[in-house]
Amino acid sequence: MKPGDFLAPSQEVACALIGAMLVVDGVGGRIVETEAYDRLDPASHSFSGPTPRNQAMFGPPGRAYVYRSYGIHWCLNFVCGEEGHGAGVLIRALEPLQGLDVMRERRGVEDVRLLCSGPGRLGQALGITPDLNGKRLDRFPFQVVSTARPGPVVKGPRIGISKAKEVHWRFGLQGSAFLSRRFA
DNA sequence: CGAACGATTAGCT
DNA sequence: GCTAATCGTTCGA
Repeated sequence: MKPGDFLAPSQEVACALIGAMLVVDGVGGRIVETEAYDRLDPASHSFSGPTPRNQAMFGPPGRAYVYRSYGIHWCLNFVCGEEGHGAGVLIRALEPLQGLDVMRERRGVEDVRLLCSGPGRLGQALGITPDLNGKRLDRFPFQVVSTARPGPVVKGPRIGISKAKEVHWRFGLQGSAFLSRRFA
């Protein structure tokens, strides 16, 4: 995908990304779960304006925003919308297709369903680190390739947030065995 | 400067 | 289902 493909509002990009291929340095698979966030969204890191942590969200679209979650996990987002709008898409789960051995080694588990089913697990399996923050998604080590969607998209409330629970900006590939959680 | 709180996960009941 | 782990970021005094 090209940077211009990320110009749309985050909820549109989040939906469009379901089924796309995401590979980081040869390791990755098919995206099966995403969540959208934007500047006017109380649950978003960008809600209170630019800070040292979230500056990548206010930069050019088509780049990575990497943040530390609960002091433990590294999570990957795609910056969306027009530059400065503070919108992004959290990549929550994917179906592992490339580099399975590397993923198993990084994760320390064998079960393919536990490799990338959740934003923290996905970050660990793909080797996401803070030096990728702000990096272009159309350059090494990233590969993001849009493909024909293998099935219908379902949506529902986002996970793990306390605000704006009524906003249904979580998207998933219906019936996928690699979702972090079932959709209601 | 102190305190509260996570866009989570793993492990135990 | 419930909770501990774990620490950087953010906000209030």
